[in-house]
Amino acid sequence: MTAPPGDLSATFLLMTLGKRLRARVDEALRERRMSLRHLSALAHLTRDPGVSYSELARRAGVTAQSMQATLRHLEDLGAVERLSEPGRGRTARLRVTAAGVELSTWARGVVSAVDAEVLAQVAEADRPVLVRALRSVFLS
Amino acid sequence: MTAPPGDLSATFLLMTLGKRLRARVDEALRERRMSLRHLSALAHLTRDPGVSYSELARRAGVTAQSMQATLRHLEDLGAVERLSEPGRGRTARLRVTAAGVELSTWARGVVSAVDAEVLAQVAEADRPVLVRALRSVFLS
DNA sequence: CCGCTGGTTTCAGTCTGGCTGTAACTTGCG
DNA sequence: CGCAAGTTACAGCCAGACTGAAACCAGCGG
Repeated sequence: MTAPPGDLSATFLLMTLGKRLRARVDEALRERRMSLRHLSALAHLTRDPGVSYSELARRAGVTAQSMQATLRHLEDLGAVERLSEPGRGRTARLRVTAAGVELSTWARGVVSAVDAEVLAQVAEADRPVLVRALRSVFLS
Repeated sequence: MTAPPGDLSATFLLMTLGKRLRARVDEALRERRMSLRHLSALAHLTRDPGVSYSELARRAGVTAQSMQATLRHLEDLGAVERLSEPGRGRTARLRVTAAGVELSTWARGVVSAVDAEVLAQVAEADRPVLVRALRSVFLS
């Protein structure tokens, strides 16, 4: 899991840490049959309900076909429901159910737990600047 | 490509930035028909030559079978060569060729370029603490 | 009203990168 | 000498993305 050290540049660290954390969170989420992209879709959908497959896909940066698969799974879990009839050309109106918000808060709890472990590794004083630095890279 | 903001926790940022950077670097590496795992294997192999498939796989955190695939590709590229005869039970001794070190330095240049872009986004004073913080999370 | 163009959902197939399972072989040790 | 552990090798599988194509809806110009 480690890698080709020597330098330990910021980019290298970000890539490997990203992968590692992703694996950790995905592993934990599997307990309730979901994954990071499910959490992502769920979060987008709670922040503004009624949005369509394609729109959701655009925001997540995947194709509508891929998003359809994850949403189908979320429907199977009973986490989201469609307010409009299914059908080929008709744009779908989606909403998260009560079970969906429960699942979502649980999943965010999982991420928070991992986040606590992560932050525990960095010096108290460094934490705010770490988050600030990451955030400024994120928005670009 | 963005995601389910609101909080913007460190873990969330690390996961999405990791994915984003990984995509960026992989995209650039594709120009010379390689990828991050090729770079990783190449780097491990340059730091101590003569190591075997399985050992390389262990260090990279993948199975020997997966490592075999990436090494086959590196052989096709002429970046690594095997000093021992191929064959079922005989442990392989691998080495990086001259073309391999050239490819490796080029690839590290690609990563450095991305790294420069990343660091450009964070305030001068924050850079050392960012790297230090990431490093301490990495080693755990 | 007609037709057309753009957007959307859906189905199907494909590709990639990892995995497991199994086989063949070597090596070292009791 | 035989056997267990380690290694390479081959095959098949699976998840998660993708492209391609089909069916359909909505709105607009003529």
